[in-house]
Amino acid sequence: MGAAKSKRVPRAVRERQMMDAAVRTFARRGYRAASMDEIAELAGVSKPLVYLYLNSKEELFSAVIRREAAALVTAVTAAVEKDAAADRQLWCGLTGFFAHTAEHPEGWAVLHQQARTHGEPFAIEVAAMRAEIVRFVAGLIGAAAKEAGCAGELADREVAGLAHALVGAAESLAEWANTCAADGTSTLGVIGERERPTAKDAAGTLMNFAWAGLGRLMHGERWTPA
Amino acid sequence: MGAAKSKRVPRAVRERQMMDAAVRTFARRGYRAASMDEIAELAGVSKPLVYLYLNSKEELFSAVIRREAAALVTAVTAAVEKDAAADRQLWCGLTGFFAHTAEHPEGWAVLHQQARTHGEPFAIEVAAMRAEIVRFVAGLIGAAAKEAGCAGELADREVAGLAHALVGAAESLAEWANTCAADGTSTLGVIGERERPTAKDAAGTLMNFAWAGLGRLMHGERWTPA
Amino acid sequence: MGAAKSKRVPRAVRERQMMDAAVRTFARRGYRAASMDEIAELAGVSKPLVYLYLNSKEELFSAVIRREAAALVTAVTAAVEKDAAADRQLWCGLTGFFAHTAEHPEGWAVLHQQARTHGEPFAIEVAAMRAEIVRFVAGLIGAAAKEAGCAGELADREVAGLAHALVGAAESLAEWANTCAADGTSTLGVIGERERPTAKDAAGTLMNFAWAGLGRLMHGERWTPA
Amino acid sequence: MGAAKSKRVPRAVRERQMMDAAVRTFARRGYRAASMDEIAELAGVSKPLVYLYLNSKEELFSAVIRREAAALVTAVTAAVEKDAAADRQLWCGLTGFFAHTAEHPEGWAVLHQQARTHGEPFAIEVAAMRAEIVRFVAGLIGAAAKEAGCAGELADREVAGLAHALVGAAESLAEWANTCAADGTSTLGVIGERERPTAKDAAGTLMNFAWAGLGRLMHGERWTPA
DNA sequence: TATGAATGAGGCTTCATTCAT
DNA sequence: CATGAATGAAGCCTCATTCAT
Repeated sequence: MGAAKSKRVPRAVRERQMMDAAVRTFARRGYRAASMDEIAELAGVSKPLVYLYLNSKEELFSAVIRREAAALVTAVTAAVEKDAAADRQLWCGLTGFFAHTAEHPEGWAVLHQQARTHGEPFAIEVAAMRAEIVRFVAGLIGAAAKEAGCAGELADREVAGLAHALVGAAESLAEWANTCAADGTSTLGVIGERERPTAKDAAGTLMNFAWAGLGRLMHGERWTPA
Repeated sequence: MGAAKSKRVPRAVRERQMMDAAVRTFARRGYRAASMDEIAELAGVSKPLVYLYLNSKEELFSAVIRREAAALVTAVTAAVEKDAAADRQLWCGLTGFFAHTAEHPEGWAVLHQQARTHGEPFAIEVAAMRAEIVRFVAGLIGAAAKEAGCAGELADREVAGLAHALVGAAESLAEWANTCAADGTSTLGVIGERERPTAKDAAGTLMNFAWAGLGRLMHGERWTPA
Repeated sequence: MGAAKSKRVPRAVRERQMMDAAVRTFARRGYRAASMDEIAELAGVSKPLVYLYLNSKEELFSAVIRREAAALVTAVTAAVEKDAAADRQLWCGLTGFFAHTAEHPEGWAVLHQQARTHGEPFAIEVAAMRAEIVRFVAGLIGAAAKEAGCAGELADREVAGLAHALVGAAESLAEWANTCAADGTSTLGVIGERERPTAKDAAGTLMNFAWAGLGRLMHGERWTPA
Repeated sequence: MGAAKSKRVPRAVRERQMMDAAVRTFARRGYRAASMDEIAELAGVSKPLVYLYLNSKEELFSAVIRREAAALVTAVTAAVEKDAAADRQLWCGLTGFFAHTAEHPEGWAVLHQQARTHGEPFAIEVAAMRAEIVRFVAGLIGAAAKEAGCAGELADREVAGLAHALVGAAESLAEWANTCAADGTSTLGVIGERERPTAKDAAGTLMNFAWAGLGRLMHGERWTPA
C-alpha cells in the first residue's frame, strides 16, 4: 500500500508523506474515527515517527487544515485575472475554486466537513480562510455595483449577505460535485444527478444563478413576498 | 440531573427522552465523541435501558436522523401554501425551513454537520431527505417557468443544477445563522455580521439573490464568460 | 493469584481489594514502574473497573497514601496511654509505630519511599502526616521538660529539631527492620545485621539512644566540639 | 541548550557532562520518569552518544550512583581528623556529611531517594556505602566506650543498633535540610522550621541528641519502660 | 567522534456493550 | 420496567534503544 518501503528519508519529505496520509484518512473517516495507526500505516512509517514530527493528533489535524486552506486560497487567488472586470474576476475565481476542490477532494472534505465539525480550535482556522474569501467576493460585488454606476442601491450589509450566500452556494455545489464523483461504490450518487459537472460548468451555473440576479438588484428591482 | 428521577415511565415517553438527549449530545460532541454514558445520564436513565430500547449507538443515531429529517420535511411542507404562485410557494418553503432550523438548531446540526460526516449508513438518510427537497424546489422552478410561459428556455438538467445551488445556499445560510446565534463566547460569530437574521429576512435575501436571476434566465438572458 | 474469581461483588469491597493490590504493587515497583495492568490483575478485576471506581493512576495513588497514612496515625495514637508520663507516652507511641510498620511493611514503604519521591501532590499528604507526628513528639519532649522542672533550658526551636531527629531515626529504624525482614531472596539483609528486632526492642533502642541524652540536655549539659 | 555546542570533546569530559546531566535529571524526575532524551539534551549531546559511552539507562544510573556514593564517602572520610578523640571524629564526620549533602543536593537525592526506591540492582550499591559508614560509626562508638573505660557495658549488637539509628537520624536531618532549602515555592518547607541549618549546627544538634545519651548508656544507665 | 532517522513495546485511558438481578 | 457490576477492544502517546552515515 503506502509508498514503497524506502528507509532514511529526509524529514521534510517524510512530513509531507505523513500529511498526505493524514488528509486522506481524516477525509475518509472523520477526525475522531481516524486513527493515528491508520495514518502511520498509510504514510508507510511507524507511529512514533508521526509523533516525533507532528507531536499529536490535534497538531497534525491543525497542520493539515492550515496546509489545505493555504493551498485553496492560493489556487483561487492565482486563478483570477487581476485587472479584468468584476464579473470576469468572479467567474475566474469560481472556476479556480471548483477546479481545485475537484482536484483535491480530500483536502476540501477536510476543510468543509471535518474542520467545522470539531470544535473551535480547528473551526477558527477554516473560518478565517472563509472570511478572507467572503471579503474578496464582497469586494467584487461592490466593484461591480460601482462599475454599473449604482453604488447607492446596495447597502454594505446587504452586499455581505449576498457574498455569504454566494460562497455558501459555491461550497454546496463543490461538495455535491465531489459526492457525484465518488467511485461507483457510493450509493449517494444514485440519488439525484449522475454526471459530474466540469469546473467551468459549475462556475457558469453559479454566475447565471447569482450574477444575473445581482444585476436586477443593482437596479433596485427587489422581490417582495406580497 | 437530566430529568427529575421518575420511575416507571411508559416506553414511548422514555424513548423520546432518550432521543432528545441523543440529539443534544450528538450535536454538541459529534457522533464519535458522544458517549452513551453522557446520553444516558442526560436522559436520566441507566445505560442498559438505552440499549434495551435503541439497541446500539448506530441505531440510535440512525433513529435520531430519521426523526429530525422527518420533522424538517414536515415543517417545510406544512409551510407552503398549496395553491399559491410558484415564487410565493418557494418563499413560504424557505421561510418554513429557516424557522425550523432556527427553532431546532441541534437537530439541524446533526443533520447537516454530523450525519454527512460519518459514513454512508447515515449520509444516505440525509441524502434522501435532501433529494426530496431538491425535487420539490426543482418542481417549483419548472412551474414558475411554465407560469412565465417560457418552459422551453430551461433544460431539465439546468433546473436541477439551479435547485441544487438554491438548496445549498439555503443550507449555508441556515448554518451561518445558527453559528451567529451561539452564545457570545463563540469567536466564530465575530467574523462577518453579528445579528442573527430572522427567518423572513433570510428567505427574502435568498429570493432576491436567486429569484431575480432566475427571472432573467427564463427570458433567455444568460451570463457568459466572454 | 488474586482472590478466587468471585463475580458481582459490592463496590465497597471491590474498592478495598483494588487498594490492597495497589499498595502492594506500588510498594514493590514504585509509582511509575507499577502498571495499572498489574494492579488490576492482582486485584482480580479488569482494568476498566479500576478506572470506573478510582478514576486514574494518580487518584489511586493518592487514595492509597491517604488510607495508609490514616491507618498509621490511628495506630500510633491508639498505642499511647493518655495520662501516663511523657517518657512512657513516647515509648508507647514508638512501640505502636514499629509494630504497625512491621505489620504493614508495604504501606510503610509506600509512605516512606514512594510518596516522598514523586512530586508535591503526593508528598504533601505524607508531609502533613509527618508534621502531625512531629508535633506530637515535640509536645511530649516539652512536657517532659516541664515534668523535670527545667522548662527554660530548651528553646522551642531546639525541641523541634530534636523531635525531627527522633522521628527521622525512628523512620530509619523502621525501614531498616523491614529491609532485614524481607524474605531470604533479598541480598540487602546480608549486609549489616541479620535478625529483625521486635517493636519493643526497637523502641527501647531509640529511647535509650535519645531519651537519656535528652535528660542531660535538660540539665544544661551540652556537647561542644572544642 | 545545555552546554554550548562544542564538537570533538575528549571522552572523559563528555562522560562527565553526561553524568552531571543524569544526576540532575534523575534527582528532579526520578529514575523512571527521567528520559534519556532529557538527559542527552541537558548534556548537550545526541542520544546515540550517550548510549555509545554509557550503554543503557540502567548502567548510566548505576554509574551515577557509584560516582555519587564514592564522592560522599570520600568527603566524609576526608573530614575526620584521624587521631582525634572518638567524639571529635564523629563530629567531624557528621559535619563533613552535612556539608557534602548540602553542596550536592542532587547527588544526595539520587542516593537517598531514588536509588533505594528502584529495586535491588541499585539499592545494593547504596546499601554497601551505607554499611561502610555504619561500620565506621560503630567503630567510633566502640572506641569511645573503650576510651571511657567501660567496654563491657555495651554489647556489639547494641552498638550496631545505635550506629544505625544515628546514621538514620543524620540522613533524615540532611534530607530535611535540603527540603527546607528548596526555593520558596515548595509547600513542604512550610511545615516545620524555615531556616536551613548550617552543617555545623546540624552536626551539633545530632551530637547533643545522641552523644549525651550514649554517655549515660556507657555508664550503665538505661531507660526502661516500667 | 558524533548524529539524524527510525521503531517495537508498552503504559494510561475510554468506550460500546452485556450480565445478573 | 430498570440497574449496578463488569469487560474486550482499541486509541493516544512515550520511551529506551538501534541503524546508517
